[in-house]
Amino acid sequence: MASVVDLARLQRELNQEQVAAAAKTEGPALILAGAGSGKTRTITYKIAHLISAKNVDPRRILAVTFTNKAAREMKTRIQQILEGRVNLEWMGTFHSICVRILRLCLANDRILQVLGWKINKNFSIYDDDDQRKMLKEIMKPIFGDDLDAKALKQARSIISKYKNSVVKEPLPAGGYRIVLQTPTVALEHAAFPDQEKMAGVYRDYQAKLAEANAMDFDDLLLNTVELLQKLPQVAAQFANRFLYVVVDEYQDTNDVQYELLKLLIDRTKQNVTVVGDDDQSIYGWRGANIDIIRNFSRDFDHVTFFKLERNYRSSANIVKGAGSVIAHNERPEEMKKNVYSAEPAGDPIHVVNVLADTFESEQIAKRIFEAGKEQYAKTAIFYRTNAQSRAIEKALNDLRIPCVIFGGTRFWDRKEIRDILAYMRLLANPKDDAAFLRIVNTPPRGIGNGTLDALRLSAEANNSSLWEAIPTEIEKGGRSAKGLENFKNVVELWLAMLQNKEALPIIAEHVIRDSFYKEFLKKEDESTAEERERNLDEMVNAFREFEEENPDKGLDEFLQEISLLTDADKKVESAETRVTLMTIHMAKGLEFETVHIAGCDEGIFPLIRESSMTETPDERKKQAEEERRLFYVGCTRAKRKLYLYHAGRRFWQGSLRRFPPSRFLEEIDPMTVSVEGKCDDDSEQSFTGEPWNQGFSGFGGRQRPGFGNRLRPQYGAYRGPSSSGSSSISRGSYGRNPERATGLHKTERIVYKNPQVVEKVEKGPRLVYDENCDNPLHKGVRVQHLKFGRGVVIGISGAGENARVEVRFSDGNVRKLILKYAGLQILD
DNA sequence: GAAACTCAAGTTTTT
DNA sequence: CTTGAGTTTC
Repeated sequence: MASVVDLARLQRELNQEQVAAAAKTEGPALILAGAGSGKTRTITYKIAHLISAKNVDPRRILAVTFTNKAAREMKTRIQQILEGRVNLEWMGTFHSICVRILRLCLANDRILQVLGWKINKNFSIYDDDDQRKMLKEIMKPIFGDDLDAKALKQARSIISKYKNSVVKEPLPAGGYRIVLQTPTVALEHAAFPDQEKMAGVYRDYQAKLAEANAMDFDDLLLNTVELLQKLPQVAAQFANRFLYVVVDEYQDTNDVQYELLKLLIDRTKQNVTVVGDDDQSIYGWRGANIDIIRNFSRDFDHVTFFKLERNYRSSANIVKGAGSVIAHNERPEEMKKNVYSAEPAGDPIHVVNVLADTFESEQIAKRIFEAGKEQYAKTAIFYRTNAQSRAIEKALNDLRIPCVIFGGTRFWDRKEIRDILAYMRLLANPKDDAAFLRIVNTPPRGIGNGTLDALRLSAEANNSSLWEAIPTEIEKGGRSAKGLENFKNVVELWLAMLQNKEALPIIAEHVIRDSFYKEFLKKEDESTAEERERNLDEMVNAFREFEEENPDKGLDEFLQEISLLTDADKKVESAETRVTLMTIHMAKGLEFETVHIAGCDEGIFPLIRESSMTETPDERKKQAEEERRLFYVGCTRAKRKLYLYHAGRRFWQGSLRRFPPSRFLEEIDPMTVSVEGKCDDDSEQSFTGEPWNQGFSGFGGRQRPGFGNRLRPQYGAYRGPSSSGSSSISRGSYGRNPERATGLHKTERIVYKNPQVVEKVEKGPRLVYDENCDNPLHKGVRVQHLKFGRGVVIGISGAGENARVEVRFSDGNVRKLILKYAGLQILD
């Protein structure tokens, strides 16, 4: 390797505290890293140091990150440091690591036998949507008419709570043991009839998942822990394999993840490094337990404690101001950090008070506009809830400021994509009832509710899945027998293709064609059909890329992998000059020159929900502290300029309401703040009397809407039709102003896009595939591939659309490509 | 019995 | 705008 990452190099490239943390390899270590203190830098160097100076096999390092994106970034950075390829196969999110462990274990018959699970390695991963539908079916008979959206939501959150936390059971011999909340445990612990009812729903839900050979997100962790607990020798094998364990964002670990770590960390070596900042723990609502990081030094022997306190990101005022807010949280003494900046004080933190939300958006847009185009890409606007983005987007549009809104519909969440994926899911796992229900009559093929009810009954009676119930239903004859028969035949055709190991993109294409899905799209809505078809093409393309990159992986693995991709994983760097809009949760880990935080109103940020009335004071306090941490996270994203907005009145949940300023604004050290504007005057006069809120009435000469003519919030008013590729350009209804819709200020609504799908294959001359012609390739021909570069053909198999070529590329890898999709160019 | 239609309701944060 | 429930039409 070109350059060894020895102590000398660490000392050259890191500060003193960072060097100490990175060079400490053996034994448990806690790196408490303040915001902007070079946390990622420290752990990437630490891992690079292990690999390069200590000769640790990278495959024996377990590195857990919070998002796939973080994992990817870390891998890239480590490769840069080491100037070479590194196979960090165990670097990923908790969820992806669990999928990996589960797949490895469930492929083993002996393990399956011991476990006695119904689930095999082809399991489907149910997302929120599938989960909701399952729960609905379960709850319908139990709740009857009481089953509404609220009850459903409540059930989901209770079940998630069961799955994300553990309970302590006292042992007869004294002490206690920690148990996962399986349905059995939940039922045992249920103290009230209501709890018993929910625990019953939980039990039925789990049974149904098992029946469908499916897991939800939480199950991925829960089942892994259960598996490892039941099979200590398997757990020991893993713990043995992982010489070093690194956990990023440790403050966001939940109980179950913590149990998992305990199983995967070798008890005698205890080579575990956790990195985090309890002041940035913002996922409590998802089960993250802040006490886990706070108790770390009690969980392991002789923990070394490192604090990274120098902030390299922001100017001093921002660091100081943010620090003064977070100081209001109660924290254990040993956790307290003195985060400081060696930079000049810089701009004060700007607190901007306005009378109403419309002015808030205008002010934000105006300030961004005045800062100039060059700053757009370095500027972000954060808000507490996604609903707030719309007004801001509109104001930006008015000033022709281009923006990117994170948090739209993910690529994989689009209806057409999910439909075809449901077909594919059914192929990978015929027990997947959720997938079955989704597509059995999409496009419509004469299988309606009556038939489905009959199918359900029959499936119930035979303890089978819906798909398996089809033959008996056909035998009964009846009106829909024909429709069912057709459906069965076509699915079996695809299943046969899968069995024959046909290429995934080819199967996907057949599914789309044979189901007449594109025709269905046209029939449904002519105007969006083309775009949605392109989305489908994009998906086929993703299948192709997956197969090329992972020639030995199957459909089930592809489906499992894409289930774990999320919004946060999409690439953030925008080559164009666009302002970034996102929730503060999404902003974690990012930084911007200028940050505007909208809605610093008491009730919105901190967010106070209606349901919080029923909570205990202790719970409320915890929530308030988490909101404060969220505020801290938001503020510390800013490098040079930070604007905080408060509006005295705003439309919120359908009506105009008054809001006092956020408590956080009052908590900021006044020495670091400059305040502008007013928010608490409701006389009409001051409404237009202040120069600062005159806003941009002169801009375009448009009348500023007053409260009187503001309508209900218009949901989806700016959600344009979906487009293909990585983004969709919003060109939704802009009211009566058609010129706006075609203006220069298109909003890019970023949707998730597999980063591997960035290039279009159509570029450049392409080896035309023709069913009627013979394959122009033969062994020894030199070819060029867009991604893999140059290579030599070493084998050809199949014909027509199934023709495949085997190519040895210059990177040494041999890949089997499908000729139809490979886009190869002949060089000779 | 199924498809096409109408109408009301829905948004905290996400692996 | 999207989704789901309910109603009408064939």
